[in-house]
Amino acid sequence: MTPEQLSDVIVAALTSLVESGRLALADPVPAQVRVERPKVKEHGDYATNIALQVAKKAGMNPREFAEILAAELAGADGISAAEVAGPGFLNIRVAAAAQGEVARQVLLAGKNYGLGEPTGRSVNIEFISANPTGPLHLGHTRWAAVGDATARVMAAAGDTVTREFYINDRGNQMDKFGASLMARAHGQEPPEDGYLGEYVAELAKTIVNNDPGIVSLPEAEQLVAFREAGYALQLGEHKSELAEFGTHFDVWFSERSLHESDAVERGMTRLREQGRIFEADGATWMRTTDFGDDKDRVLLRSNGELTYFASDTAYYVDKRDRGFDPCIYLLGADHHGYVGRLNAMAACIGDTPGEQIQVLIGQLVKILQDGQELKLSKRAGTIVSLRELIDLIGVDPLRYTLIRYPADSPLTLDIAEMTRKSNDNPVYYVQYAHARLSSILRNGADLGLAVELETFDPSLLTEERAGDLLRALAEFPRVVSRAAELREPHRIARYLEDTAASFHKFYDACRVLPHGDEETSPTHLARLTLVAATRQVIANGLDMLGVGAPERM
RNA sequence: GCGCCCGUAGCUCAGUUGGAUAGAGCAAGAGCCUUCUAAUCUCUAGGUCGCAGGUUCGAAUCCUGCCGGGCGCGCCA
Repeated sequence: MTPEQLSDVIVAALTSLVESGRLALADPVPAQVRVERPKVKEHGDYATNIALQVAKKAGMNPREFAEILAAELAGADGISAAEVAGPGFLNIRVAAAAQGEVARQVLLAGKNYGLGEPTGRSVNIEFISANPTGPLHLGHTRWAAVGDATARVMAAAGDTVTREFYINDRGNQMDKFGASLMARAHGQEPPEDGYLGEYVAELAKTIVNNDPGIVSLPEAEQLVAFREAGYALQLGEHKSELAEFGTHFDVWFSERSLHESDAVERGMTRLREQGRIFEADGATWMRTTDFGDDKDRVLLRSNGELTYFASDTAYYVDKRDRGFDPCIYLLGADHHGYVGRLNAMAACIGDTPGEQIQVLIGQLVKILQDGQELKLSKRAGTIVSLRELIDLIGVDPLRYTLIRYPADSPLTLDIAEMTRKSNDNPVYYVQYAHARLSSILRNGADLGLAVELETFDPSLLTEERAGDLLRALAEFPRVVSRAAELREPHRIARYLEDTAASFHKFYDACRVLPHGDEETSPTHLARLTLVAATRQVIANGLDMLGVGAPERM
């Protein structure tokens, strides 16, 4: 019995009580009842606070209300006990046979266990979105992991998800990048406000090797040639590093392409139709203050150049025209000043902030080395790059570490800690559980034992540790839907750690396979079924995080 | 100055959209392998949930104020 099914049982009991006049409610019987897992074992397998929530409105004492409901539930299918506790909690125990059915449900659904029904929504999620003027660094790495996992979790929950990388390939940062490359190619220092990192010199060398004639081009032409060659190389790096990191993008969207198409004009037209554009001081503005922004924003500067914000607007309109709803943005805390104007911009287009546009802010990552914080600066060249992090820590531990914390909490990572004691990473705890489960199933197969749902007897899973594990498996669907709804993939990671713990404890307490010349009993087979179900759930969860589920460790 | 985020064990952090006695890992100490993977498991120790009020059956969680930390406030991108 899953919490959802238990909720249905409680609703049915309530309905029956109301219809027979034994109980009166102020409101109609709710469609579902909140069912939680109590922290304390004595409080039963599940608990509901429904009596506390509705008794008062019905003019009853919560405990009295709960008593009546408890009596009704006690006779229900699959429930072995229901008792009132505290101010009016109802603590429920589920019969072993009903509890064990969860294993069957998991195995029948297989890879689909925990997944939601299709929502029909077409979600766009944009994350990372870097200039192609340097390596991806630690901050980008966090969004790569979190954004990718968020997309996976939402897809699991039933959305159709498109992941986009917005390439900031327009504007004067690109020109500074080109100038810096050209200077290095000629053995000179980059301009004062240029890019100083060592990678610039290396890129310059590669560019000259690929095309030795480049250095003798006329200056203006040469600048462009270096800029474009650097762009291509850097973007290629981003793509291959992210692929290596298991982060797939469906669309690599170039800012330039907005200007090469009619997208900017389309955006402007849309704003004009909505009456949100005005001219002042020789520039063209969007009246974002109509929707709570601090100040109005320039779209077309007095010198005739479009702003970055004009691109953003065009990009948003383009996404909406491609049918996405919602469009999710995952931005770093250093861009949180952007939230107000993005929301206001969407409102200027005629959308509702928080609905069609959803801007999520993630806090920055600090990184410590020898107890000192590494200050990140792309221009100064003091960066910790995605490539270095992958080499140092490995894809699975790195992804997992970044995903297991909520994105809106600041995170401090100690490089020494992560490399020296990489075995302490909880990812291994979860992966080890998967490997152990796989091992049991392999050994079972060697003994000629296979999971057979036809003969599976769930009532044999009577041990406390087996019940705990089954209840953990039953939680998975609602953990997934909650994680997707809140865009919090870390919930999946935490869930997997809890479930792995339940399994390790079960393993410690209950022998699964017969040993020696022991006869194979139905209990062995029931436990083997539980093992197969657990392996399936952990594999499904790890897949949602983009982390591997090893068969052996 | 204005705005957003954060403050939970020595450290890094969870805390199920207000629930019962606030949890885990690491670090410290102790114990269990001739049996399915000891990267596991068991036990001990560790707290004015930044501070002060408020809301109610009930607050780490919601509201107000204060303290402390991070970040942002360009016709830059």
